[in-house]
Parts: sequence; structure tokens; C-alpha cells
Amino acid sequence: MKVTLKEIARRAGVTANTVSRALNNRGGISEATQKRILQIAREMNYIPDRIASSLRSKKSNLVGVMVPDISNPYYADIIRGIEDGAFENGFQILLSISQEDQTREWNIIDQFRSLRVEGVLLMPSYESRELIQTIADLSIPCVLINRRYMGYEIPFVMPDNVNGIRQAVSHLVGKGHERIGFLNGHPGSMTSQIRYNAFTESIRESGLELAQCPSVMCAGSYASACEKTKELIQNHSSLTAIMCFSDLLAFGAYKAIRENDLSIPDDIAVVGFDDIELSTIVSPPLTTVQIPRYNMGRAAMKQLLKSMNKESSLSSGEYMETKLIVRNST
Amino acid sequence: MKVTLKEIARRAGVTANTVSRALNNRGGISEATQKRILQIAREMNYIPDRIASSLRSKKSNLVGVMVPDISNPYYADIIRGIEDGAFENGFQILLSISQEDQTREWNIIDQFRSLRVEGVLLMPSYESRELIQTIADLSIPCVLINRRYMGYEIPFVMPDNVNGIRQAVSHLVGKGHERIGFLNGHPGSMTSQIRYNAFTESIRESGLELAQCPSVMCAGSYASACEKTKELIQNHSSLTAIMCFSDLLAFGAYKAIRENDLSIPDDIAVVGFDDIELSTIVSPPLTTVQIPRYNMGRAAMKQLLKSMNKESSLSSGEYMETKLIVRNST
DNA sequence: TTGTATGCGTTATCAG
DNA sequence: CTGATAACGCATACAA
Repeated sequence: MKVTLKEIARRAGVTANTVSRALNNRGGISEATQKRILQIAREMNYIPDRIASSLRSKKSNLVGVMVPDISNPYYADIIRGIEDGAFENGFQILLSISQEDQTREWNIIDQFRSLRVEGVLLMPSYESRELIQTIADLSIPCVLINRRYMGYEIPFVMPDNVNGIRQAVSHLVGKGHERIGFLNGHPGSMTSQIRYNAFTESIRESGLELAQCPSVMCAGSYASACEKTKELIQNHSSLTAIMCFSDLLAFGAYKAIRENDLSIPDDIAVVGFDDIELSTIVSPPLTTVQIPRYNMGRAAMKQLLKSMNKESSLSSGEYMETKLIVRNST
Repeated sequence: MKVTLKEIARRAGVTANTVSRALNNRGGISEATQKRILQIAREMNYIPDRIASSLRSKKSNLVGVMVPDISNPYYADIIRGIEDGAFENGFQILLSISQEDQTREWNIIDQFRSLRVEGVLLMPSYESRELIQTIADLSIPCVLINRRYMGYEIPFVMPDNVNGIRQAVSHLVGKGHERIGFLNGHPGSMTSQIRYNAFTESIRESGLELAQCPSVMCAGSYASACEKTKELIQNHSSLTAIMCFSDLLAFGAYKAIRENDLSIPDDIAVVGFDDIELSTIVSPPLTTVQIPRYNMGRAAMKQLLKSMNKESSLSSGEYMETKLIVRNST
């Protein structure tokens, strides 16, 4: 049978109310009785019923986390950061996978609301403005990760893409490269645009000729990266380096370069973005821009807690510093 | 303000009860009123309060899923299967990451109980017998994934490791290999034992001499695999093939083989286990034993639903069929 | 077909 | 310091 406050109260010869105060350490109780009650609760293997507790107190201690794809180690690390942050603050996360599917996203938000989450951490898909608008209208505390939406006063945490690209380009330029290609990601993604702009800007800053630094977009998959890289190097045989939107795409580039009987880094140097574990495993190990994923998760949770406590009514954004990791592909 | 049944009832000129029946399509109501109520509910943007509903109905529609590590794409696919299965049956999953940490595991179980999950899907760490015992004692419907515990009547879903290894060994033998090494995983893991036994058994079945087929264990990481493979090929220079516990370890073996200036597959063939995405990306693409991860997740969910409906009081186990994927490493 | 009364397990607000 | 009482939002049983 289920152990309830009432049961414990009966055994302890007090009322449920007193037991509740003892267990929640809410004071207004003598140390002796509290100790006795705690003892009895332990003996009876009591587990508080958070369903009931939430209903009455209107505090669920739940935070909703919506992530597009769990297979991607990129998100996995962020989630770990979020979880640790939540745990330390007595919150539990409700993790839901949207698979970049808008219908699913709406479902997930409804479920979050239905379970009375106290806040949400979102990594929304490309076009989720309406969703974000709804969240805002409902005034559910919210922090965006990886993306920001201009025109909305919603806090966000994302990598400093611009500086990351700049670090990579500077490195290549420092190595003497003057003809650098850019293998970009999915056309619809905001991040693609940001990184592309950062790339052209960095090229300009370095005094290189943009005309010598062509770029292509690919669908975002390994296979598409390989295909597009082939086009890139066949159309621009003078390229000596390729900057990639992500590590995964860099691996596609690896394949393309190899299949053209060129070598890395001697014929073409390659730089990735993300620093996933795999980057140390491939050969040659990939030079890449590291994103502090775990810390991004923690930072997001921290911001959310602030929002929830209404500490800052002003929306605040945070750009996380990237770091260039030099390995043997450059 | 929060929209409740009562609010809707007031607007519709009925009682909360009637609204409840309308929304839950529970019958005993005229089509006209139901329609009207649904309409009003939609207009008011009503979201059912599952906290309250659970408390009263004693049905949370929640299933707890405990997974050791979310970074591992192996688990990610299983989780997708679970989620899809849950979704189709009106359940939501509560996903928690144990990080193979026992304390955390206990915490997670307590949280599951606290939120009144109706069942749990567990991928427990090496030594969690006590935990499993507790679950059993509480008679919480439960299905284990990847592991089974002898002596407990708990349903499980796991890959057919024995046949998987057999498929791989047969393949190698068919290619003419007679000296096959086995790079095993973490010593404490049950799966390591199973696969090791399956390996020696397969070698015997194939008529090969076990003495020519040495095996080593490694800590389970990429680096440890590399190190142990070096030892293996240095101590047994006649080896022409290595069967690996997992794809990740196979990549460690790749590195070791390369650093010994040997080539894959000409000098040494390599077979992995799991078929993670990466296997197609490395070069040469890895021959490996595919585990139907997504379907394992679905199967586990299916079993759990059965347990929850008490359809089968008998514990049932399920071994999922593996499939050899031949690529260029053999 | 609909309404009324009751309780799920807990916490909040009083009063004692 | 402790107890009595009500309320959270919903679903169940029964009455009308």
C-alpha cells in the first residue's frame, strides 16, 4: 500500500499537517517531534507524492527541455549541463525530443503546460516564431539555446559564432593560406547565415580576396557535405583550405578530399566547428572550434532560474566563448 | 489566469463534470452539448491539468526511462524507439540520465515513484541488483533493456549478442582468417562476458584453434582500445583479424593498427559491433554487427505496456536479431 | 443525459 | 508548537 502523510501521522500520534512540516523542514515544530517523525517516515520508506504536492502548492519543480535531436552529441552535452544545473537547484527536467517537427513542438509545449512546468529551455527548429510568441504570451519563463529571435525579449544562450569563425580563419591565414573555401550548412538555418557572414567578414579583415574564397551550402548531412565539397574543389582547384560549418560536415569534406586523391593537410587543410569527440578519432585529428556545450547548458539553466525568480525582468542574452583546438588537419 | 473545467462549465452553462466527460470523450452526453463544450474549450485555449487529473485518477500516463549516458548514440536510438512507442500509446516519458552512478540511480527511481510513473524502462549499470530488487518488491511494471538479471522475473529486451558474434566470426572465417583476436570491453560488464563466451564458442564451432585466437579486455574507451590493441598485435604478430566488442573500440583498434604501419583490411581485418553512424564515416568503412536499436526501444515499450496491463504475469524476455553489415574493413 | 457530492495527498491558513 | 479545516483541479459513483 501507498505510504501517505496520514499514515505516518497516525503512527506518530500527530496530524498530517505536522508531518508535512517536519518532512519539509518548514519550522514551527519541536526538534524532538521532527526527529521522531523523520525516523518513522524513513522506516516506512515514505516517498512524497509530488503530484499531490504540486497540485496544492502550485510548484511542480519541473523544467521542460525541448531538444531537436538526441542522437547528436552536440545536444547531449548541453543536456548534461542543464541536468546538473537543474539537479543542484532541486529541479527535475522533462526532456522532450522535437525532431525538428513543428507539430511535435506544439505537442511538447502543451505537455509541458499540462504538467505545469515552471520554466522551459528551448532549442527550437528553424521557424518557430509562432511557438515562441505563444510562450511569451503565456509568460512562461523561457530561455532559448543556440538560437535567438530578433524582436522578442527572450533570454538566450548561444555560442559566439562570429568569434569562433574568426579564430579559425586567423589560424588558417597564419598558416599562409590565401584561398580558403567555406562549406556551409543547411540554407534555412540561422546559424548558417551567421557563420557565413562571419566568414566573409573574417576574410575581409585578414586582407584576403573574397573572390578567392568561395563558399557552398549543403543539406547538413555527411553525404551532402561530401558531395558539395567535391564540387567545391573541382570548381576551385586552387583552394588550399576549407573551413566547415561543423565537424560532421568536415568529415564529409575529408572523404571528398581523399576521393580526389588529395591529402590532408598537405594539399588541403580542414577546420571544423563544434569539437565533437569524434574529431580526435578521425585521421588526421581535426582542427576545430570548440563550443563549451556543457557550460552552455549550465548557463541556460542559470538564466532560467533567474527568469523564474523574476530577478531580471529584462531579457538578457549570453554569447559563450569558443576556443580553437589545433590538431593535425591544418 | 488559468482556464479550468469550472470556467468552461460556467460559460457553457453546465457543470464541471459534464465538461470533463465531454473533453475525455467518455460518453453519457449529448452530441450537441459535447460539441459546444469542445468548441468553448478550444476558444479558451484550455489545457488539461494533468497534475490534478493524475491525483484523482491515479493514472499519470508517465513512463520512467533511465539511461546511463545520453551522449552515446547507441542509447539515443533506443530512446527514439521508446518515445515513439510511448507517444502512440498516449504515454509520456520521463527521461533520466544515471551516468552509471548508483546514487543517481536511486535518486532517479525515487523521483519516478514520486511522480507516480506507471512503469519504468531501465538500462541499469553493472551492479544494480538491489535496485532491481526494490523495483520488483514495489511491483512497479518494469522492463530491462540491454541487460538481464538472472534469478529475477523481470522482462527484458536485449540484442542477440551470441548470434551477432557468430555472424561476425563466420564472416571472418569465410574470408579465410584463422587467427582472430578479440578486443573485449569493460571487464565488469555482463555484455563483455556474453560476447566473450560467444566468441570462444564461435571459434570452436568454426573448427579454429582457440589458442590462436587470443583476447584482451580494455576499459571501454577509445584510448584504452588503442592501447590494448597495440599489445595484442605486438604479442601476436600472426593475427590477421580483430573482432571488437563495439564500433568505438574498433576505431581504437584502427588507430593502433595504423600506428604499427599495418593496413586495414589487407594486414588486419576489423569487425565492430553496434553499427553506429560513424562506422560509415571512418575509412575504411567498418564491417560491423548491426543492432536494431530503434526497434529495441519500441519492443521494450511494447513489453512494458503488456506488463502494465497485466496481460502477461509471466516475465518474458526478447532477444533482438542482429545483422552483419559488410563494409571495407574486412 | 446531466448534476451533486466526495476524495485523491498535500499544503496553506487559521485558530488554539 | 500543534491541530482543524479548507482548497488545489479533476474524475468517480451515484442520484436525479
